[in-house]
Amino acid sequence: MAEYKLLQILKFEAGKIESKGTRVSEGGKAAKVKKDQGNMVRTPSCDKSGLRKGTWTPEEDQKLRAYVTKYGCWNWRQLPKYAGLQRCGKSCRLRWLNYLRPNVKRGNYSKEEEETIVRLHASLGNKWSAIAAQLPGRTDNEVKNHWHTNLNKRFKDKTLETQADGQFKRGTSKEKEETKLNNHDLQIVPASPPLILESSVSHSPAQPASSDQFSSDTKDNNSVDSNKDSVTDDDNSNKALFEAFEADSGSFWTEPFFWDNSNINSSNNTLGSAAGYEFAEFPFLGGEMDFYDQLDGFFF
DNA sequence: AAAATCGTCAACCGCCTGGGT
DNA sequence: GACCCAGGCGGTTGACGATTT
Repeated sequence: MAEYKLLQILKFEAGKIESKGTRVSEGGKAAKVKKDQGNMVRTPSCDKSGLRKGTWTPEEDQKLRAYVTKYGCWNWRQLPKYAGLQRCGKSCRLRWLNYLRPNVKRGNYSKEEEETIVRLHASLGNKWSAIAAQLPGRTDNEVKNHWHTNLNKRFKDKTLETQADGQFKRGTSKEKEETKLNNHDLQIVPASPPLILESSVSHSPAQPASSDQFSSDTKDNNSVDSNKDSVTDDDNSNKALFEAFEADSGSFWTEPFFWDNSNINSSNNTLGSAAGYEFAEFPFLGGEMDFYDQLDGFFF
């Protein structure tokens, strides 16, 4: 339905605009977040230890973004304490990786992306992180969701050997039927390499077992997007920031303090203070200081 | 108009792995 | 080798909007 697609696009664009600070939501989640701000959260709002659960508020997003931007993710479990968040570390990590970090691509999947997902899923199975690693800007969670909500259904049906682009997400029954009949663009490409599952290969979390098996020039994973050449996201505002995050030799996600001082000083001045949050002292170091100068000696 | 059902996706949970001691 | 901890991954849940009945 054209109207529905338009609505989705508008929602997505609105979200992108908001993402400069905080992307509240897309696909009808805005209302939910608004409710959250009024103390209505998804399931229990706090666990036994007083940690918040459920949907993140814009304020929490701001705090997390500002803190990680300024200090990096030196330790996810300790991070919330210093960032002033009533969240568990896992929740922070997930929120950052799936939502807040620069270069996260949201919205509709291109035909190429869907083909990649289908092809890799045929060869790798549910190795969402490995699949996501081949899709710059996409997260494993998002790929997984997209598979379950769109691609899986489309390709499950044997009458749908070939399918069209995945832009259309919802429509009337009639439109869905039309979509079925008209979809001919996507094709399942059988896996050429033999399926090698994770269970058969020991691997480091930073190096998914599958990555060196399905692609010789892929050496990265979902959490570290070091395959810079493949980054084609046209969200330039995010890209610029993302590039600041990417070091020539290191990984932001696994080596928290790789920035050179010039990058750091500028981001330190603009991002941290602009967010307007005062963080607890960084645990390794004492209070106000030329933080990053010390890091060079500390970590390298 | 209201209720029922469906589709979407952010977030949680539990398990696994690797590194350090 | 055993234990602990942190990070990572995949499965699942559940709230909400959209659509259908």
